[in-house]
Amino acid sequence: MKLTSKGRYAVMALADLARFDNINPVSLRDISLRQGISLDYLEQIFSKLRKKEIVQSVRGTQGGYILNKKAKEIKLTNIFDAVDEKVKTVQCKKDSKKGCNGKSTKCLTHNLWDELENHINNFFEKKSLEDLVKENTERRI
Amino acid sequence: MKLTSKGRYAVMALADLARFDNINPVSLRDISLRQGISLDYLEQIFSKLRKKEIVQSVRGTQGGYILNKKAKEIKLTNIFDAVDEKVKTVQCKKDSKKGCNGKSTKCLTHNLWDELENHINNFFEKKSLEDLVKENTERRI
DNA sequence: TATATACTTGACTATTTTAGTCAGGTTTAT
DNA sequence: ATAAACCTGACTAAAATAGTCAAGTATATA
Ligand code: FES
Ligand code: FES
Repeated sequence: MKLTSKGRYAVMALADLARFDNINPVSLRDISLRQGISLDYLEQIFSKLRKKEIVQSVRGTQGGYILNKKAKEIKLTNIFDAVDEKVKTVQCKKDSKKGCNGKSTKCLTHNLWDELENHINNFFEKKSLEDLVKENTERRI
Repeated sequence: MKLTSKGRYAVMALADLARFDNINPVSLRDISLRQGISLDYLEQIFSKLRKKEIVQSVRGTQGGYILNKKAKEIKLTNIFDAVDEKVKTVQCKKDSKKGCNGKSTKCLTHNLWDELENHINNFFEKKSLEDLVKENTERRI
């Protein structure tokens, strides 16, 4: 089970964004340099974040992105959802009544994986961008 | 983040094994048929489980595998560890002082991913094969 | 108004990982 | 003897990931 770069980068970039006030836009170029993430890749990621209204774009010179909500209201769930980083533990289709490998019933472990998925998603629902920024500024003091 | 088939299959197969007493070996062929998992793939998986002493093999006709410990003592952690299904949330080398993307310090989100990794591993450390079997027999009643 | 900065989009590609397959063994109960 | 079942290593197809690349459009500012 591993976290993909896309998900990690999305959160890294937003954490970077969240450190600034929500007035002056931050350019992807700056984030790219500070966080060491490819600019082109960041653009893909922010395109998705914008469509899900997590960030707002400001075009033109001095443009960039700003958060579209308060950092407190942006949970990891929202971020991961926006960039299609999803937790997937079962093999079967979730809503179907069939099990994995085309079986007619759910397998012995199906319930376990469901529990696991919930366990992980709980974490993502609790954590907000604000938590992340706070933790970091505190550590710096 | 997704669970790989190897990990899922390992647990499925052991759950199947655990339903029987620990005296008569269960052949991989049977598990393969019951669980719909390729026999050749199962053999790879059980080779690793045997090396980590989670199962014992009985060769020859009527042979197969039996659990090497009590179901209660086999945690998901042990199983995943045996088949190299590991939780990996950070990009940087864990012990190194360098951050991800070769940076000289840990990134803004490093701590968060560490927490996440612990959160997930906690789940694996708590759950045993016994829990899994119990849950299933109970549901059948 | 010219220009540079920075967002926007879609297609393309290399790399890595996963999920197996395949071919050849060895052991042992019957 | 023979068939069932374990054992091993090498190989491979497919999928997912992690990008790159190219060709735009919008706008602040000099
Ligand atoms: S994971 Fe849902 S049936 Fe096996
Ligand atoms: S994940 Fe460890 S430094 Fe970024």
